[in-house]
Amino acid sequence: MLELRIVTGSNVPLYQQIVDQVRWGVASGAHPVGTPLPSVRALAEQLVINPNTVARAYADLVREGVVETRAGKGCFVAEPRKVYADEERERRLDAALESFLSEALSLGYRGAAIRSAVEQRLARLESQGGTRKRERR
Amino acid sequence: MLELRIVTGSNVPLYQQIVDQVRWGVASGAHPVGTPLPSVRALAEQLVINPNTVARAYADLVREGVVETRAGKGCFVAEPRKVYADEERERRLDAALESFLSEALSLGYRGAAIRSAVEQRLARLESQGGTRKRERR
Amino acid sequence: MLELRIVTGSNVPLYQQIVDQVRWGVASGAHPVGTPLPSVRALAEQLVINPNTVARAYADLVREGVVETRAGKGCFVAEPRKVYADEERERRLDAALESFLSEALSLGYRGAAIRSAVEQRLARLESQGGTRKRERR
Amino acid sequence: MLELRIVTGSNVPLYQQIVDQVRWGVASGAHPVGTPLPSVRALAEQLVINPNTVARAYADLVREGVVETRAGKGCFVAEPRKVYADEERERRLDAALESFLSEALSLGYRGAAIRSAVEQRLARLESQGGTRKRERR
DNA sequence: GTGGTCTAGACCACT
DNA sequence: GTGGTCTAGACCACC
Repeated sequence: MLELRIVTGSNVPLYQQIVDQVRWGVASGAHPVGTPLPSVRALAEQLVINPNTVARAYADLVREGVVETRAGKGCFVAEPRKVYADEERERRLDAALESFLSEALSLGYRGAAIRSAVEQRLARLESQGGTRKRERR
Repeated sequence: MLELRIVTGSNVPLYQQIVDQVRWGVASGAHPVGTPLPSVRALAEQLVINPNTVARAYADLVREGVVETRAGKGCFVAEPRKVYADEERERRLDAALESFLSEALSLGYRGAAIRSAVEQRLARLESQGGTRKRERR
Repeated sequence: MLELRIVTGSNVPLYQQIVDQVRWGVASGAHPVGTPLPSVRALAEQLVINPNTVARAYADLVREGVVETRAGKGCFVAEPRKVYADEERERRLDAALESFLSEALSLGYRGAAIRSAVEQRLARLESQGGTRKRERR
Repeated sequence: MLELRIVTGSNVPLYQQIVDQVRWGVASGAHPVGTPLPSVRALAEQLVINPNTVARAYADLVREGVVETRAGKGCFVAEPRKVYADEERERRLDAALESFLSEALSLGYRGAAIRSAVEQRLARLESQGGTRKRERR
């Protein structure tokens, strides 16, 4: 079952956290095609946030093709599909990476410390989301 | 000389893009202490944005100790110094990492790809010796 | 509730006056953690100044860790935390002291009068116990 | 003879530093009525700053009545006179003091540390400027 | 509703 | 010339 956790004090929007976690869980193979997502109201209640916020997250996931809604049934993990062109993805990743590294370097962190911080975070994400792979079409 | 580029219509604020690029240039050793930044008005004209936006970016850089302003003279790369307490540095690194990972995940990257991107960038940086050039006292 | 007053036409910037007063209220223990600040628009209207000016003051308070914003909710007095490194704290204390003394000297005050003014204020503050109420962890 | 020192990295304007030091020297009695000030060009050369800056400082001092110029001779310490009404002076001192204390408290400094910082600064100023008193009319 | 960003254009302080 | 402050009013993101 999809287990989601959110952090209210973060600078990452709540809906974004939901989107990221679902996406991660799906991409890592923990949730095969057809897995049902919790209902908007159930998840909102569980996370103690506004249902609108959950609805928006789900809408984003639908728009991206990660999940699909079946009328009167709920949301389910969808067949995978591509969104961005490869160059665009790469360019955006590079920009984000440079922004992160500039902050880290400016704070005085060096290679080893940065590597270890990234490693720890990724490890945590992976332990949450599962490990099996799922290729994109 | 400092060369800056920005992308309008991105989800990252204009002033933040300026901050990131200056920080990157300074941290990577491309701009030694004392290097003058373009004047607020000149940069605004060059980037075709409002001078206020540039001024805000510069103000942020001053606050972080990356740059210093001399009244009536202009902005210059500052002597590196430790501004934030250790806990605050960690907090900021975490926040930056979170933003980066969130963006990477949104783009569909997973653990291995992210690791390799980070690794490549760091290796490139270290081979330039950039990270050694600006030790804090 | 937070009551703020400003003086236009002073040599001290409006946003700085707001920052000072909020900081004072928080540091003196008058506003415990979690106290909501007036909304940007409400305060701007009350003080008859531009919302941008209030927003800037609030942004500064966030950066200093005095206040935190919850997206779509508002600004609240934050859990105290150590933001700056020791050297930076000293630097800032020195700068603030310099500004204060410069103003006092400009007004014609000399050593004895300045000492007594500082002493009176501190004594008043301590008798209220305000300085004890907000220990940093 | 009037000895002046300035700090270029400070947030206090250069002309203000000159004004403050002269005022302090005069108020503390180190420089009796009639003491000559260095010429604008001489002082500018000595401090390695723009003559305009010195000229502005002298103009301010003249306007305030601390010094007076005698055509073709130069600047001299003048007979003392009052500038602000007492309540106005007190109000301004109070505002400046509150601003300083709010910053200090916010940085985590407490009574003892603040007192000692103020004391050190004042002692330094007094050792520079002399100690004899001079009453205002 | 909340705060955050950006623009346009003005005025001031400093050198 | 430089940067710093303030206003007016717009648009967006979040809840």
